[in-house]
This record gives sequence, C-alpha cells and structure tokens, in this order.
Amino acid sequence: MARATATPSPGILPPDEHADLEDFVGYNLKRAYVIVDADFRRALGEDGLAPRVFSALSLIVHTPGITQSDLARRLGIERSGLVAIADELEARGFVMRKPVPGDRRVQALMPSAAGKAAYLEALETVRAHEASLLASLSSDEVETLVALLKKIRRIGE
Amino acid sequence: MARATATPSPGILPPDEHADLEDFVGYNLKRAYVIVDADFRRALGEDGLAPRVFSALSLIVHTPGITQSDLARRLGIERSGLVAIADELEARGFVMRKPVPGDRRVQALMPSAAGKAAYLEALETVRAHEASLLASLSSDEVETLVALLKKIRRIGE
DNA sequence: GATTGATTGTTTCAACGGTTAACAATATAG
DNA sequence: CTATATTGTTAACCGTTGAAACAATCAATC
Repeated sequence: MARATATPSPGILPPDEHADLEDFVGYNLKRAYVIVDADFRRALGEDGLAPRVFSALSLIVHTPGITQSDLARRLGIERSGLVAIADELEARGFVMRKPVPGDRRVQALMPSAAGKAAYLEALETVRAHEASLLASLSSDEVETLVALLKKIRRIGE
Repeated sequence: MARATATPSPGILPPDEHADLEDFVGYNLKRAYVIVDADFRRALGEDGLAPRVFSALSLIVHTPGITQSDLARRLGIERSGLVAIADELEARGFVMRKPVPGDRRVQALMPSAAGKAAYLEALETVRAHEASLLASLSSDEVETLVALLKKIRRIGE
C-alpha cells in the first residue's frame, strides 16, 4: 500500500494519495460493467439477443403499444438509435410495428407471441447466469448494490 | 405497479415477475456507468483525457517503467488496444517510450514531468466532479458501492 | 383555414472503444 | 540450434452511440 514514500522521483506526488484510480466510482463501475456485460452475451450466445435488444423487448412486453420515442426515452438513448433495435426485433418476428388510429406519425410496438416466449426464455437464462456469476455476493449485497446503482441512475433525471 | 393483472393478452406472463429488467445488476450497472462516464468526460472537457487515457496515465505515474503489455493486463484490455493510448499519451508529451537494457522487445513507459502534472490536475478535477455528482450518496454508501463493485471485478480473475 | 412550431420515425455519417488476426523482432526453453 | 513464447504494432472489422438532416404529421394560434 505504501508506495509514495519509496518513489525516487522528485516529490511531485502529493502525500495525500487517498483518491487513487482504484477508489473512483467511475473506474470500478466500468470494470464491473465489462464483466457483467460479457457474461450476459455469453449467456445469450453468439446470435442471441444483445443486452440493449433484450432491454427493449422487455419494455415492449411489459408495455405493449409503447412508442419508439417513448421507448428510447425509457432506455436513455436517442430515437435514431432505436430504429436498428426495432428493426432487429421485427426481423426476428418478436415485435410488430402497428399504426395507431389517432396519430399517423407513431407506430405502436406490439410483442408477438413468439416475442413474449423468447423474452421469457431469455429472461430466465439471464437471471440464472447473473445469479451464478454473482454467487460470491450475498443476496443482501446484490440488493444494496442495485439500490445504490438506482440511486445513481436517479441523478440523470 | 400491478400490470400483469390488467394485461389483455393470454396469460403467458408468469405470476412471479420478480426478476424485472429494473432488478438486473447488469442493466443498472450499464445505466449508472453511462451517467458517471458522461460526467467524467464533461469534467475533463472537449479535448481532455478520455477515461481510458486517464486510467493508463494514472498507472504509468504510479508505476513508472511499466510495460505496455503489463499495462494492458492491468486495465483489462488487449495490448493492441493500448498502442493508441500510448501514442496519444506520447503525442501529448505526457509519457515516453524508453528502451529497456535487458529486453529489446519491450519499451518502458515513463511519465514526463508534464505528464505527472497533468495527471495530478486531472485527478483533482475528476475527484471533485465525481464527489459533486454523487452528492446524493453518503460517503458510507459510496464506500460500500465501491467495495461491491470491486467484489464483482474480482470475479473476472 | 393557413401558418407556425413540435414531434415522430428514419437515414446517413462519423466517432469511439474494443477485438481478432497477422507480423517481425526478440527472448527463452529444450 | 530449434522450437516456442512474448512484445509491440498494424489492419480490418464490429457494436454502440450521437449528431444532423429530412418528410410526414400533429397541435396551436391567428
């Protein structure tokens, strides 16, 4: 732990090195994210749903008829970025773009039966893999971790 | 919050919806990471150090003479990806590639005085911004968050 | 009812971060 | 000496994201 005292270079390094890279939330967040993200992709396989596609499908299944703009807002991305996601979901036959009577601009995203089934299956797979990956954490730890992450999320409006 | 009961579609949705998207560690990790990452870049400005460059510089300052391969391992990326980072650091005059007597393959990464100064300044900036961003979390909460994230990091070897 | 201003979905373009695969130079083990 | 491994590097590629523009459509205001 003590390394500043042995530094041969001029004393530019401050005595209070309390805020190392290892102590930054951002750095640890990134490193942890990379690990969990990789596990997710491993879980859903080579040509399975990517994380963002899974997230979109989840919201569509839970909120049938949601608009692309609304979905983008909910996911925190631009609506231009959501087009490719909706395209993929539609190409897989999991989601349909249905015109809305009142407003001819929007197209409601409706999950198909196959979409719902695929979602539930992926859900179970992801859940199992995440639980297995995080086996070294107690359920209490996971709970507080999620709570703290949600607290950070709440900062971004 | 009760939405399954009002779903007009056939009862494919299971009664135990405990594992929603919002409860996944991966999803919350990603969302929180995006927020903190954006704050980091905002803090260091348009043409400031990118997170990964800052991380690399930090390790070089704390471990003068570190090898590119070692640095890549420490950062959890491929050594091919580190070339661009080292290039940028060298172009900014923050780091020098110094040949090592014993082994003519490796080049030790040495921080310049400007590099050390730039690091310390960036360090302070990032620290202040992160503290301000996470003001809604107590120092205890930040501490446990970092501890939990490190626990996840430890999973990836 | 015509005009102004927003909103929606979309395309195109660029940037970034990262990986893989190859390569020459060099080092190490058998 | 010969095989094997490692280092730094380049080149090509992929996934994610944002920015900017656009036509179609809606809402509000005169």
